[in-house]
Amino acid sequence: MPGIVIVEDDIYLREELIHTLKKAGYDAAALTTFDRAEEQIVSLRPELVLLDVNLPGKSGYELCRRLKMKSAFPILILTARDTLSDELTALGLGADDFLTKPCHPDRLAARAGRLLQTYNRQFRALLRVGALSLDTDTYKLVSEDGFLILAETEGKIMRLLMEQYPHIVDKGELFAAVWGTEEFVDENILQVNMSRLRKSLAEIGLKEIVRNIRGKGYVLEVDGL
Amino acid sequence: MPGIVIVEDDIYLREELIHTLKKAGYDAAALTTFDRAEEQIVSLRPELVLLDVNLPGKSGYELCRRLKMKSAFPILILTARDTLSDELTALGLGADDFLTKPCHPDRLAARAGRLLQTYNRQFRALLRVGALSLDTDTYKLVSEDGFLILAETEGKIMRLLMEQYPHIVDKGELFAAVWGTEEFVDENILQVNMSRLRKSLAEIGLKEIVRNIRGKGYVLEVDGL
DNA sequence: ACGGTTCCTTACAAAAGCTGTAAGTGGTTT
DNA sequence: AAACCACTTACAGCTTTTGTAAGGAACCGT
Repeated sequence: MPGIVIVEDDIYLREELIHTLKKAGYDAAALTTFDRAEEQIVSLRPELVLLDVNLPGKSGYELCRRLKMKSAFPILILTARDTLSDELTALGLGADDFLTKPCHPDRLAARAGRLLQTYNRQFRALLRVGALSLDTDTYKLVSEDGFLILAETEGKIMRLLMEQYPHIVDKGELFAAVWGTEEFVDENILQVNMSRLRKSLAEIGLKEIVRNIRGKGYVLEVDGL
Repeated sequence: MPGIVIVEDDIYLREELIHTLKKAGYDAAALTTFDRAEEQIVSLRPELVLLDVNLPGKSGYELCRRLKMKSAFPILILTARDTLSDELTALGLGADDFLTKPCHPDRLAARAGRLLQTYNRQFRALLRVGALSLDTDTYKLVSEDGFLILAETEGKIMRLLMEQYPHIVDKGELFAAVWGTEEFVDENILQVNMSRLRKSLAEIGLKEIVRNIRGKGYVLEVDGL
């Protein structure tokens, strides 16, 4: 767990940011390559991402949007341009805060500290996909128009579906994650719980978001990608 | 439910803010007097508070701090002075964002929209006292070092204790809120559940935070005020 | 179109968790 | 010392959740 993950291409600024944050008592590390940045970041399971949007190659905005899609950790945007439109774009993409560089070390530490505090208090257990969020401790599922508390088995299934989104979840994976690593001889129990999950989801208007892939497994289908 | 509650003493700016926010599709209303502002705001149960820190009389910072103590709604600070120290003070007080006036209507609407979205998605059911937070849907209690999912009865009691903090909760109130408006003939059931709640709280290191007031009721005691 | 396979749904009973009752102990007040 | 109030533990009924069983529907190849 690296705590804060920094995504910044300027080597000098990168080191300066690490230094500032470590001095403030946080555990910070930076990405050194930017291909497959999304996968790198997600696999590090950070508590906060510090993202420079002016990366070489493709836009940092797109990366921000994609990260926010499936993850709950906060993102603090770094930008060189102090313009209104930039700020609006950043907030519109789901960024939690933004700073213009160069920035005062105290300011950076204060912003980072605030985001970390909020995250660690409430979002650690939160899994997000599009407009849905699932608390993996209580299995409380919140959508745009309502919420629902799932039973444990249904919750575990929903968790897998959201974690793997937008990929298909193999039936074997489901058996492994929900019932332990047993062989999945009894297909029925999975079907029964899928049925229950779908019925639960329908209660808050989420119809047809769990699709079966014949012979393979199940996928989550959310229109807002 | 007024949605956004505005706390601003300048009448013209106040009207302008209301107009801007209503135009952006939000339901906004402003306080007209500022004595007992804290009680006024809490009783309105807003989804967002827009707070000018340069109020007549006592400081808006203190009001912000007090509101954040017991409430979950987000606070957006308005300030005339665009200085670093002000910003740091605001964030240190638990404000969720801040703006310097005069501000661009689009910018205001964007910030307000972001805070409202977050709040409505996750914080609506959240009750906070000091370092504790309770999800009133799932009765998940989060403290600095751990969490706990309370059973329904224990959760209802905890909710009352947190809502009334730092005041004593009368035994009668507890009976009314937890078991309906019955007479509280059977003191024992309350004691049993208090005992259970205390045992649960001890699991995450929260010992001796529920104190009995002989003959009256119970109070929550959190050291961090 | 037919048969086999895969998936869906409903009903039922065992298991687990939650809740109130009962009863006994310990501490406080007068 | 007696009365009162608070705390704790054990137990049994109730509710919720879970897996089993079985019948029906949809899909796919021949």
